[in-house]
Amino acid sequence: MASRAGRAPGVTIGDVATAAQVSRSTVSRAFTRPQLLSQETVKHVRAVAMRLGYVGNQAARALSTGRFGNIAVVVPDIANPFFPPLVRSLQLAAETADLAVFLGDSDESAEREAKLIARLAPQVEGFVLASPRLSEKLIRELAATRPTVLVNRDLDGIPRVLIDSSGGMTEAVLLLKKLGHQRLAYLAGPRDSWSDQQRREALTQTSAKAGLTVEIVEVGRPTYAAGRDSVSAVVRSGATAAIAFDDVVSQGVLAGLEVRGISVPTDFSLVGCDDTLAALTTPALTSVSAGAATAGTAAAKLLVNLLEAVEPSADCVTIATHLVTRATTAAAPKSTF
Amino acid sequence: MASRAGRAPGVTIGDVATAAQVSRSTVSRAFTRPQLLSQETVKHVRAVAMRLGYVGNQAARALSTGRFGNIAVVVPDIANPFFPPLVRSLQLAAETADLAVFLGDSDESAEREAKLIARLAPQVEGFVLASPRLSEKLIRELAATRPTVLVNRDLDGIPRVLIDSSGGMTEAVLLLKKLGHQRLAYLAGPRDSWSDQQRREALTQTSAKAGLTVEIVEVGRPTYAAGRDSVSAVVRSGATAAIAFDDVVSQGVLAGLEVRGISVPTDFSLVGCDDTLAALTTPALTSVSAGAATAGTAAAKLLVNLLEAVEPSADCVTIATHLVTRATTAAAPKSTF
DNA sequence: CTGAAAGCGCTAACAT
DNA sequence: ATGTTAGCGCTTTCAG
Repeated sequence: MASRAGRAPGVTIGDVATAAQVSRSTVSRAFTRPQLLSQETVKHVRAVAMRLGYVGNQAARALSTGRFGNIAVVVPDIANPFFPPLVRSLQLAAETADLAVFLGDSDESAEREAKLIARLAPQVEGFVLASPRLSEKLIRELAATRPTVLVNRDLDGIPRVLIDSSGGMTEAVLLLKKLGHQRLAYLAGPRDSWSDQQRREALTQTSAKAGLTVEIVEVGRPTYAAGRDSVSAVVRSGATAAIAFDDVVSQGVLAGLEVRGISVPTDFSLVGCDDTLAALTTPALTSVSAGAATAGTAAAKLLVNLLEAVEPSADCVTIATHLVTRATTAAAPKSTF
Repeated sequence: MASRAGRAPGVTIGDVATAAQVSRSTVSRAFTRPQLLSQETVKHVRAVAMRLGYVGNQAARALSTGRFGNIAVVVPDIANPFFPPLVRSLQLAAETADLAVFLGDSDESAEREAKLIARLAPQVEGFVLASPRLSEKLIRELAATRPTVLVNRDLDGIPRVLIDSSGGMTEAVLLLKKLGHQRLAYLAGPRDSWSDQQRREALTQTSAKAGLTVEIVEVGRPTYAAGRDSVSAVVRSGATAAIAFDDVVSQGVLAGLEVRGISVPTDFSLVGCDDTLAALTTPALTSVSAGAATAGTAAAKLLVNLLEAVEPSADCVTIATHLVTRATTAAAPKSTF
């Protein structure tokens, strides 16, 4: 009741109303719909509110309006360098729309993702799910309840931003072919990752068309260590060039190759994806660009539209990729090792 | 009123009460204070709630109790690789205490940091400020209002977790001396960064004691480009080894050195800080470990204590660092270039 | 052990 | 243009 412990200290709308000699509704309106009030009243109320240090109580507002002013972004692993720029630009864009953002890290687990979403759902207006590991069914259920935008997951009818790696992938394969490589390895990412499926497909199709052989090496969770440890399989395959699911794996491969005395790009060509680490590294990695930041902004815009607009806006934004050629690709060695 | 638009759909406590044939208070108690109820009732109510998919409405709870179940972590730049592991472990730990976490990215600006905090304050129970750029005054004001934990900022009386780089720094200097270097360069970070001040001090003191000269090169915002562009100054200084404010800068330096044909570690030794990229890179960087993840967990614990405990707990947690020697340090070249 | 009822701070119909 | 009033969904005293 009135005297409950733990209540955050704060000036209420009632205090302001009393001090300003107006009703509480007037104070409320002075902030939410000033058009309904006379200029004077608005100015007066606001001045008093300011003097008292009044800050609206979000919880109460939310309870009354059903709008929270919060959104949530959930990612499988914020420590994966692909996501920070995404989250960053998303939060910046959200700020413009005066939305605060919750961050959820699902630790690559569909189950934990579901829990996070359930926990967050009652206090957010919408979700951005980046590379969700959740089942299609669950995602659709969520999207039916709350405005939801997907990143790198292609579910028809649900607003989504897709980074289309096929452009960059195709360029990569073509470049490798031109350099004289004939046998490629692909260090594949997690099975339930849409990005991986897409990359796999673009890669195999282009290779087939170009008459190249491609060996698929499963690395599982895309980590540095996994990449490094996959090198033996790559070498065994007889490939002279490799494309990795992402730059982290690519770095691992670089390390594994070096240990074996195989030098890049002299003996072996290497291409990464996402361009997250690629430019920050010596030697600089050839990589397929990804524009995670662009995706973040796009996702935020999509969600804001979803929240504000009556009309559903564009429901799928595609971001193209291209190959960024740097130090790790060169002509195929004359012979295999 | 009842039929307001935009209200989020959801099962309320009333629905559960009706379905379970008990009062709303009972449902409430079944979740918040089950000791007060009979085992059976609790089980029954919970089962019904689960079946209906009931999730407590945080806003309403908050309104009633003054507790939000949310905390906020604000960082200067989530894209800086130091922070993701910190945020990640923090969010994991928060989850254990059933706290949801807001993420704020201040973009290295004290002003934006203040705005974020003001925006978030009315709906969080506490803050974790990681490497805050805010003035001491403002931080103290905040800490007086809301439980606040600092990371890498040393303000007496405010709970904080400090990563003490001096250990690793000292080791680095000593190693470089042992390798025969006599003139070091320090690529310094942002002035208002506590970490930088601390590193600067440890470095200059140890160097003085060890009889080494150290040239300080200001790089400003710690980025790859800034590091690369600082190389000319480093070379001019006549140093044969450099310690960089962090690994990102260190990578930049590596690139700049390479461009000039100076090879690491043959001609030049290089040490980074934070060990964020260092292990993921070829060549692997010697770096001062930082344990951002540990810091995140510690900060979360500190904050949870602050929220729950009556007694203030330990108010400062220090995390030690050490040098991780990898490929980029070696004996000093015979002569300067 | 359980129910009834008041009220958290705010907004939005409905008056005036 | 402003005041009155009825809740939003939940917790918690107070009765029983």
